[in-house]
Amino acid sequence: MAKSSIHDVAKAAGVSIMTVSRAVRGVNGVSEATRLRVLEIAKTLNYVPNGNARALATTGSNMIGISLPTLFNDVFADVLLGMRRTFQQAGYDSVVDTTDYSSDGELQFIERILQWQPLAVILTGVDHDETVRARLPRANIATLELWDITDHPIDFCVGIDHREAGVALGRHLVEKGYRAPAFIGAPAGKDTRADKRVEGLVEAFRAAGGRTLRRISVSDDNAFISGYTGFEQIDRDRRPDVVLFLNDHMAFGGLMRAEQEGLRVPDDIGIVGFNELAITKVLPRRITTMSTPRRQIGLVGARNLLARLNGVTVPEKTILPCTLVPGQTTRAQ
Amino acid sequence: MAKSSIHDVAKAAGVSIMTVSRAVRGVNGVSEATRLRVLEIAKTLNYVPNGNARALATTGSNMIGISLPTLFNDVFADVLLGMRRTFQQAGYDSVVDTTDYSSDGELQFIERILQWQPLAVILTGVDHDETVRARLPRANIATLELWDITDHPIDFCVGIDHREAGVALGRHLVEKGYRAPAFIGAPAGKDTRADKRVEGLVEAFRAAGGRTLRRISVSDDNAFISGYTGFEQIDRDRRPDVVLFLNDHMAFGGLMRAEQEGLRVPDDIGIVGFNELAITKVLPRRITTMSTPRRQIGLVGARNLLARLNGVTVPEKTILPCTLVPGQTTRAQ
DNA sequence: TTGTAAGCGTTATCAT
DNA sequence: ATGATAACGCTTACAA
Repeated sequence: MAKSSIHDVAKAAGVSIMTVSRAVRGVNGVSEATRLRVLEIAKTLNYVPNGNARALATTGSNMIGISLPTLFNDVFADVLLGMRRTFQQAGYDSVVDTTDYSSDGELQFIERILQWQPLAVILTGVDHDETVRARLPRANIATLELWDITDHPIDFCVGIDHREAGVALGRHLVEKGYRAPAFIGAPAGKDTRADKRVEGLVEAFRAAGGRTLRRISVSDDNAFISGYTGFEQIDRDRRPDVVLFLNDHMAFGGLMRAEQEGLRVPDDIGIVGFNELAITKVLPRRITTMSTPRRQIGLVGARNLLARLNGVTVPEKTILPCTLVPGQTTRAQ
Repeated sequence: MAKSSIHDVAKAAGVSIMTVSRAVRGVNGVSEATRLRVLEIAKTLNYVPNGNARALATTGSNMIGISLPTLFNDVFADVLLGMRRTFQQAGYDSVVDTTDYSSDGELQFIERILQWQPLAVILTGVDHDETVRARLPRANIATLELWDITDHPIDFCVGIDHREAGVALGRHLVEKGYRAPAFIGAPAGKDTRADKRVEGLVEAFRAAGGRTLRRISVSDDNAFISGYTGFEQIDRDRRPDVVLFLNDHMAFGGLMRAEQEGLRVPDDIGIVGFNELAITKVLPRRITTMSTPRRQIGLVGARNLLARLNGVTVPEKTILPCTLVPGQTTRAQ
C-alpha cells in the first residue's frame, strides 16, 4: 500500500485538492455530501496529511520542544505528567528529549528542535551553554526554564530556589545538633541544581561553625546503586555525623549500606534525602527529606506557557515553595 | 533577531540560494573560500535550516518514532538508553511518546507520527488496536515491536516470552511448596505483558493442583505506593501463601506493608517481584524476582532496525532469555 | 460550494 | 564552481 498524497485523494474523489484539504481539516466550505465522500476515500487510500508540507505552507508548527536531563528520575516524570497532558488538551504537540545532564547535549537539542520551527521550548534549569541564549530570541520562541529559577531567565522560569532549600535543610540539621555533613551525589558541575543546594548547605553549616562539608561524587546511572556505593566511600576515620544525598532513592541506597556496615541510623549517623519521592511513603522509618512541588511546577509552567503563547504577559520568575519533611533517619532532639 | 531563511543568507553573501544550501550541508560543489564566507554569514544571521522544507524537498525524513506506555518505569528507561544512543550515532533522530498503557493512545501516536513521514516506528508490545496494523504497511515503514513477542509481528519484534516467564516463575514457586498465589498489578487488559505472565503463573499453579490465583488490581501512578496499597487489599481470611507483583518496586511496597502488618516474610507469606530492578541489589534481603534483559532488548532492537533500514533482512522474532533470581522473600526449601 | 494560482523554504537536476 | 528552474504537498487568497 503506497503512501498517498492529497492529489491521489482528489483524483479518486473527482474533486480539486483544495476540497480535499478543506474536508480533512474539517473547515467550512465543503458540502456535507462531498466532505463525507472525500473522507471515505481518504480512509480507503490510507491517506495521512504530510505534516512537513502543512507546516511549511502555514509557516509555523504547533510544537513545543521539551529538554530534560534524564528519564531515570521520577522528578522529571512528575514534572512532565501534568505538563504534556495540558499541552495536548490545548491542541499542541510536545516533543521530549534528554541531554544526560550535559550542556552540550542541551545545545544539540536546541539545534535539532529549532529546525522544526517550534512554538516554544522548555529547558531544565537556568544554566545553559552561552550559545543557547543567542539561539532563542524570545520574540520568536517562547522559552520556559523549569525546576530552577533566576533573576534573568531567557524568557521566564518556574521552579524552586535550590540554594534556599539547601540552607533550610542545613539549618534544620544544625538545630538537631549535626556539625559534620557529607554530600553524596553527582560530580560538581554536572547537576547545577544540586550544586546550588550544596552551596546552601555549606552556608548553613559554616554559620554554625560546623566541619567543612565533604562531597562524594558518584556516577552510576542508577540512584539506588550510586547511593549505596557512594556511602561505601565515606572516610571511616573521619566519619560525618550526617550524610545528605542528591535524592531519596540515593538516600535509600545509602541507608541500606549504612545498616549493612552495622551503623545505627540515626544514632550513629544521619541520613537525608531530597524530593520526597514516593518510596519514602512506604518506608517504616521515614527518611528526612525536602518535599518539592514537582507536579505543580509542571502545571504552573504549562499554564504560564499557554498564556504566554496567547499573548498574555507572565511573571519572569515564579518560585514555588518546598517543605521540610523531618523523618526518623535524623536525630529527634 | 528575526528568523532568517536561506534567501537572507544568500542575499547577504551575494550568492545564489543553491550555493548556500550546498555550503550549509557541507556537500561538494562550493569553493572553500565561499563556503567559509557563507557559513560565517549564516552564523551571524542565526540561520537555522527549515527542517520541514528540507523533509518536503527530499521527500523523506530520518526520523524514528518510539512509543512507550510510560516513563514511570525504569524498564522503559533502560530499553531506551542503548537504543537512542545507537540511533543518534547512526545519524537518525528519534522521537519518544507515551501512551499511558492505552491502545487508543498508541493509535493517536501513530496518527501523529505518520504525518512526519518517519523512517521507522517502534511500538511497545505486540497487541495493538486493529487500525494500527493497517496504518503501518511494512513496505514503507520499518516497524519494530519491543518487549513482547509474537509469531505474527507487524514487521519484526524483539522481546521476551512473558507467558513463559510466568510459567517459569510459577514452577519455581510450586517447587518451593507454594500453592495459593495472588497477583498484584494493573487491571487486566491494561498491561497485556503482565496479563501474559499471569496466564503463565495460572498454568503453573493449576498443573500443581494449587488454589486459583487471586488477582488484585491497583492503579496508582507510583509503583511503590500501589504495591503498598495493593497488599492492604489482600483478603485476610483467605490469605495467599505467596504474592507476585507486577514489578520489583511494587513488590518492595508490598513487602513494607506486609511487615507493617506484622507478617514475617517469607515465613508467613512469600513476596515476588519482576525485572530485577536496581533497588533489589541494595536490599539486605533480596526479593525473589525474574531478571529481564532490558538493555539488551534495546540494543538488539536498535541494531536490527538499523540493519532493516539498510535493506538487510532481519529475523521476524527475536526472543531474549530471562533468568530466575531466587531471593530471601520466598522460602528456601 | 468549489476551484485556480501563488507561495512556504528547501533540494534535485540540468545548465553554464 | 555556481546558478536557474522545477518540484516536494500543502494552505492562503482570491475567483467563479
